[in-house]
Amino acid sequence: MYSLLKNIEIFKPLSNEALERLAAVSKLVEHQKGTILLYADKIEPYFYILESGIARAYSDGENQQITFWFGQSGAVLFSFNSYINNCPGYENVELLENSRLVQIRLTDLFSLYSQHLEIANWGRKIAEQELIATERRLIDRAFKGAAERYRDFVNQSPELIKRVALKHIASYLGVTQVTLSRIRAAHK
Amino acid sequence: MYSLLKNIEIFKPLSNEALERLAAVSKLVEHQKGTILLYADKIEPYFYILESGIARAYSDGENQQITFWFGQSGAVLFSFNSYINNCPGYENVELLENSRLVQIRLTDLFSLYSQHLEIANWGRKIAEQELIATERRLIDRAFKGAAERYRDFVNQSPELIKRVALKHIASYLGVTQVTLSRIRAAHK
DNA sequence: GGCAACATTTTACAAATGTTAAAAAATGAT
DNA sequence: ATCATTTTTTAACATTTGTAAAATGTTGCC
Repeated sequence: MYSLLKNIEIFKPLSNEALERLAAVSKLVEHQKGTILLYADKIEPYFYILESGIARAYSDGENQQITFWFGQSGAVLFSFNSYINNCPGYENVELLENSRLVQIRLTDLFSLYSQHLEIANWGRKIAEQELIATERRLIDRAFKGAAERYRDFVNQSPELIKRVALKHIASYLGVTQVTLSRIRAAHK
Repeated sequence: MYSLLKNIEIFKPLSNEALERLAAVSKLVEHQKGTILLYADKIEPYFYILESGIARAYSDGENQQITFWFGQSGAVLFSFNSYINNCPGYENVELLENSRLVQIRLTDLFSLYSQHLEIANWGRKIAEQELIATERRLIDRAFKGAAERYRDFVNQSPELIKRVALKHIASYLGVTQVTLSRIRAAHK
């Protein structure tokens, strides 16, 4: 387990000692494409790091699903409300490809946070990086039109464009699939 | 200083000992309405907690300012990119009223993070709470129309509606001021 | 291959929001 | 109180995006 974690980007800042502590509570799991890994309205007990594969987080609306997050290899993957507030959340997480994930029980992770200074700061940085990425998206929505957001997405996530259904990308970008289709047609 | 911090919500989870460590590097400052407390494109060396007053964070666009955050008494206030990445950021923070703030030098705060387990976890929770609030807003943009977002804002932040210019609230809600005006007219 | 299921694009029309400009209202300074 | 400045509202029109439904394209399975 230790040698697996060592090769995942997010664990690289950690000392060997901290990494061993995390490895001791980590487990490698595999799931198939289509698996719902986390359910909205449930308190989810696990924290995951995506080792290979692609995932999306989405919420169910009245007559639509909104995808608001994609994760690729190296991404951390958890139910925000379970992790942060120990409450059921609003997001489902679905694997879009067969995936391998590092699984850590939240209670184990929290226990390490409360014992281990370096791991606590590592957890702080995880939240901070997610925060800055989310804020960035909120601001982009204000300053950029849908066409520019699409172009940015293509440039920044070329893998996702190839491997993820456009209907998911449309809602991620904050437009309907029809609008995304129009944007793509205009760009040919 | 210690006795001031004790009465601010965000410090309440902390032990007396941790609070003293923070108090030792905290300073109370006052600034007038209109002060730009943090500038985009500068690495800002301070972290603030708003003791009294109101602040907004905004970015400058081509022919508009977009407000994307409001803080009231008890809010933490820092330049995301300075705090998280030690880089210049994209947000200006302006005080909308005369305000009193607790000021902590980032280097002091980071030093405490790297020494003090409880404070490191306190800092983790600050980032996590900001994260969940930001994600919530992104999702609300997808599921709720502008009129509903306005109604929610009125309910959740009655103080801000009274004390903040509508042009700032309009961009916070993701609409133009004209649209906000129409929404308000329809609600009479 | 051919069918079924699902994804994407296209079309026509409707609704929401943006833009610009001007009028009205509110605010602040003297 | 009055004037200048700023904020908010209103109006007319343009644009963008959404909705619904049909057409086309793609994928996987028997």
